[in-house]
Amino acid sequence: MIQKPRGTIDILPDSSPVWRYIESKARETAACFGYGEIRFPTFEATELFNRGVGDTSDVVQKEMYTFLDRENRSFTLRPEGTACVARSFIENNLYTETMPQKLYYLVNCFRYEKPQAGRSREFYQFGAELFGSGSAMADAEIISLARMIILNIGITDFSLEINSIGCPACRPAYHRVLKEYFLSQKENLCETCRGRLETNPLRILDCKSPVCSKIAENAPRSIENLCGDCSSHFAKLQDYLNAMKIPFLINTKIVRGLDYYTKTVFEFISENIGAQSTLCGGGRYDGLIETVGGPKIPGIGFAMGITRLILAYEEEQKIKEKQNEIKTDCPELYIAPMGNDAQVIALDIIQNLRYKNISADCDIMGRSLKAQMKYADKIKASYVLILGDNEIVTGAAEIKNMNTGEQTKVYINDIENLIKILKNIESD
RNA sequence: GUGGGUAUAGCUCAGCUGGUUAGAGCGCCAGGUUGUGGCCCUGGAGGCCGACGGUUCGAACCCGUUUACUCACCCCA
Repeated sequence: MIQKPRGTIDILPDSSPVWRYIESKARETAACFGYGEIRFPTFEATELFNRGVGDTSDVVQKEMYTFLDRENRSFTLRPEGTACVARSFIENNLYTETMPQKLYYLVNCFRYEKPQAGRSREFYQFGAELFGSGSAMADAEIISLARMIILNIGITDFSLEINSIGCPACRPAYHRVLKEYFLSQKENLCETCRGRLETNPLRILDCKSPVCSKIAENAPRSIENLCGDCSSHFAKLQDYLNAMKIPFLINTKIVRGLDYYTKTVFEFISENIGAQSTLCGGGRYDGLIETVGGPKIPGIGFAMGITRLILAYEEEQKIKEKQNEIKTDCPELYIAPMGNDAQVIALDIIQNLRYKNISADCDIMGRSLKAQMKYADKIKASYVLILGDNEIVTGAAEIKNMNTGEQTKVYINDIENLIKILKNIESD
């Protein structure tokens, strides 16, 4: 048997309604905030991610699906969306349009990782990007959008953590201070962290090993080593969030793994979805557009993992013992024909209903009436119309309401009346 | 890339210290008389016990290897 690749999923009709639900809530909310949808290629030049996401990031170093095409050009399946949007933003000259530019996307992404709860090799994310404003108001808006999406979905058990990791002006100095501190404790650090001393000391702050995290507790904090600009930006953001009554915590350990982040970084976290607890991650990237070959334009955005949102949503429904109100696709009418003549008439009726965009179905298995009733019940048809020889002779048939069990007579030629019954409209 | 757990019917799982025709519940299909679903009853289909190799008279069960799934680390959404 040929199996699907590791870390990918099939979404079957049973579960696709919850996907559509989550996706449509995200789309609606983004539209409400004035964001327009952008779509872009599934693969891009590898160079885009090397420069945009950053050579030193784990994503680029060991997680990309990179391949050569027939002309030996190197392409990569997108591991994230922001670099792609940045490329499209530049290539389509969106920077010549009025600012800000507000975009959202809903795409699948690919990273070569070992799958676990809340993480797969092909995953789906919803993201939003706001270009053109360096103001902390933009930060507040994008955070507010992310939060509103999560709330609109119906997830309430989550928290927002924010941090500032500085800008090219103040980060080098902070890195030096940080490195000095960790150097003094070098012998106690774990093996990987000793390596990080040289490559990226920021990462040590995020280390989960008990020893390292204890050492990290007393490490100099980025927010205490910000330049004047970054510092006031961070203060303003907090003012705006407070004004919007958006609760948050400052977590000085948030270090995003994508190299393009500057100043504000944030995460929305859920405790209900396993170890991969980040529902949404994002931050400001004032240098990104320039890095990938565009003009100097600031930006901020976030991405949220669809499967993690689904996990959090379903977990919360379970905890609160709520019946979720997501509609499944079931037919309004099922016709149970008996005999050849009835089948022909049944086909005609469902065809007419379908022309009017009313979901209708009939037996194509040649089953007995009883089996057809069972089937109609299983697919949750709202009504069943029974058609046999008697009905063809008299032109009148019984239509059964499957919820109440009630049966009424209808004329099989009177489609309009049939529709009225299906739609629960009083007929005169 | 590193570590832990698990692999028996479509699904959830039994299978006693290795002993011959491998089980249950759910699901699926068909019936319970003459044209009516949900409950109940009866019957049926469906498994080389993840794969390969070894020990043994004999392996779903013991040993080795491998693959997949899963959880965690790393990292991230």
